[in-house]
Amino acid sequence: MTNIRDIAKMAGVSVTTVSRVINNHPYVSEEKVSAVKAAMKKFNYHRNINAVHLSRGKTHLIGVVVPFSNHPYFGLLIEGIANAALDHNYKLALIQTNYEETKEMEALRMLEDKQIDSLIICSRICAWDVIESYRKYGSIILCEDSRNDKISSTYIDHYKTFTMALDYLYEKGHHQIGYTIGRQTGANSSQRDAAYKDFLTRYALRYEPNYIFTSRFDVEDGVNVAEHLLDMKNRPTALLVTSDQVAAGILTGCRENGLDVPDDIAIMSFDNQPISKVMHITTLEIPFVEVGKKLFHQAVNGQEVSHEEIQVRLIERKTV
Amino acid sequence: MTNIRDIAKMAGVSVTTVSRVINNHPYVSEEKVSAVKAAMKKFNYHRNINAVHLSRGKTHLIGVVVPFSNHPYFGLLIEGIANAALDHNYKLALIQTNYEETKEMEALRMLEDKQIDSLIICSRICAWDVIESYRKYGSIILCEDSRNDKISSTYIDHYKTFTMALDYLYEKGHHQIGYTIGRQTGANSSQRDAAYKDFLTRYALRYEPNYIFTSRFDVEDGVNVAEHLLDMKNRPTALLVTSDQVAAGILTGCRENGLDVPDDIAIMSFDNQPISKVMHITTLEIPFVEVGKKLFHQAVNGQEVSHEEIQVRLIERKTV
DNA sequence: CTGTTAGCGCATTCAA
DNA sequence: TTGAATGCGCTAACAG
Repeated sequence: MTNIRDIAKMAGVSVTTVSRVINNHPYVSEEKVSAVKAAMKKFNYHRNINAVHLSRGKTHLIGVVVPFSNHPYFGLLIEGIANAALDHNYKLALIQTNYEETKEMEALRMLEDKQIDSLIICSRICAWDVIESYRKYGSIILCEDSRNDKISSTYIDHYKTFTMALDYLYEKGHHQIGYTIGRQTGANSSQRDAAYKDFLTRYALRYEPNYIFTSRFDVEDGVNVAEHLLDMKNRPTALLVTSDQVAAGILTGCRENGLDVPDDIAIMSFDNQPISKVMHITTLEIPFVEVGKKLFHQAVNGQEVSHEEIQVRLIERKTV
Repeated sequence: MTNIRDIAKMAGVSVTTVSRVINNHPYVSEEKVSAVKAAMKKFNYHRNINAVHLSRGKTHLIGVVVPFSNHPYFGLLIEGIANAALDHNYKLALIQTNYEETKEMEALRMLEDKQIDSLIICSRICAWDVIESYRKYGSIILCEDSRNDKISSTYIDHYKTFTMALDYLYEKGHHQIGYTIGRQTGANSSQRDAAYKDFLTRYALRYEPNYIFTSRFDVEDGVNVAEHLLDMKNRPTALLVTSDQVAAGILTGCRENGLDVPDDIAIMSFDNQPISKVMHITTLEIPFVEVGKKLFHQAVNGQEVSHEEIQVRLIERKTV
């Protein structure tokens, strides 16, 4: 491995000068620049990034925490961040937690160890104060509504969005509305649950515990919901579904069992993934590319705390 | 930032001793160990990983190259690798190329710069010899059949698999078989195409160019295939589809347009993702977790070249 | 069992 | 414009 010193020697200059041309500093004479460049080319020189990192105290690596990578929601988020990162010559360190808190702690520790410059947490498990205590090591960005806190975020106002969706369904004549969700803990879920309960109160509707389906992540979970629906004596007339995948499953399950959508049950979902278009599912579009881009920029800008709200757009199709 | 020297001083020992306890080396007296640990705790010491990397010349970072992250095939691959990596305390650097060769080159360069220890390329664009010329900087693992080459791989024998699938369809009475594929360049695609052509030759079947649908990645592409099918005068009776997503789209499209599956057209797909189960699509299961695990271990073991073949399993459902 | 010392490869004062 | 010298924080060979 030829290093900067070798190049300096070969080019007949000092290491400083080599460093200067590597980093495009001014005040280097033409001749030296070309001498150095020639030597670098001749020896196929490449600087050791780790040495640079150590010396500079920065890595240009951004950690991204997700529970899993194969879920469309997180896949898209990763995609968005990855695109922004690559454009700006940053690298991504993917940290998959499977929703284990220890893994998330590891990510935090990577920040502390200076292995990454900043951390984007797409789905948080750790407590607020834990995360906050790590902020001094680098910027931490969350993907949940943290307007009231000192941690930056790019978020969707799930309370507002859920309320809007519920009102929409109500106006379409639905008074028995249920919803499905993934993780039932977590900030986003709480917001949604609050919106749901407030909605019921506002219209003096009864709270039916079995109208809420938790732990629904995938198509199969959706089919399962459809099967549940069949057995219910007092079925909801509409369902708010927090993922197109699940919605696709519900739709498929309903069709197989003779439940008509939207006549027997209306479905409104989230994400606007290709599957929802193909199956004509009414959905709320989340602009993932934009989300990813904002998350990235917040991560890079570092210092100041900022909160970016993302707007969701209703896409009317045929399931409501 | 307290460093190893501070700790040594506080604990009244040498830096070496501190380094030893950090790395769990033997031959350190109980008392010194606890003295050091106390000091580390007291000052909330954390070693600077970059310094470790520089000193050791290794990063414990594995690069993973994918064209996109949100596609189930790559998502699952990432998932599998990420799980194996986290179990072994390795980190992943995700490099998303969008199928741009320059991005893949960047990944190769990261290897050269020692920013990553090894590289897993899930879908290759660069030429063989280019990749091979980077092998000296660290192990490079491919996700395609490279048995004849000096680069390690975990692969599916797509020639064999495609042949098997085609034979299966033939035995079920299908003599007009088409197929859909994603990228039409690339090693895996060539293998499949070769298998397809040999199959036709073997049974003296005519080659119909319009039985082959390229650039099909997603559900929407599948719907599009279904629409094409409608217009064909001489429709194939069966389709081999290289992704469950596309198959789901085709199935949906066919149903909407009154084409019966499997009576009018049989569908056999790849992956065995949840969507295929839900829609009862006959498919060829790829054990992604296993693939990810093998890729990871090859990446870590480094030195010697190895080739791991992955077996695919036929799952009979209702679309053939 | 323990400590001294010499790197690892580069960036960056500081002085010239 | 240039270069000598110092430091980033840690590991490991070597000596004791």
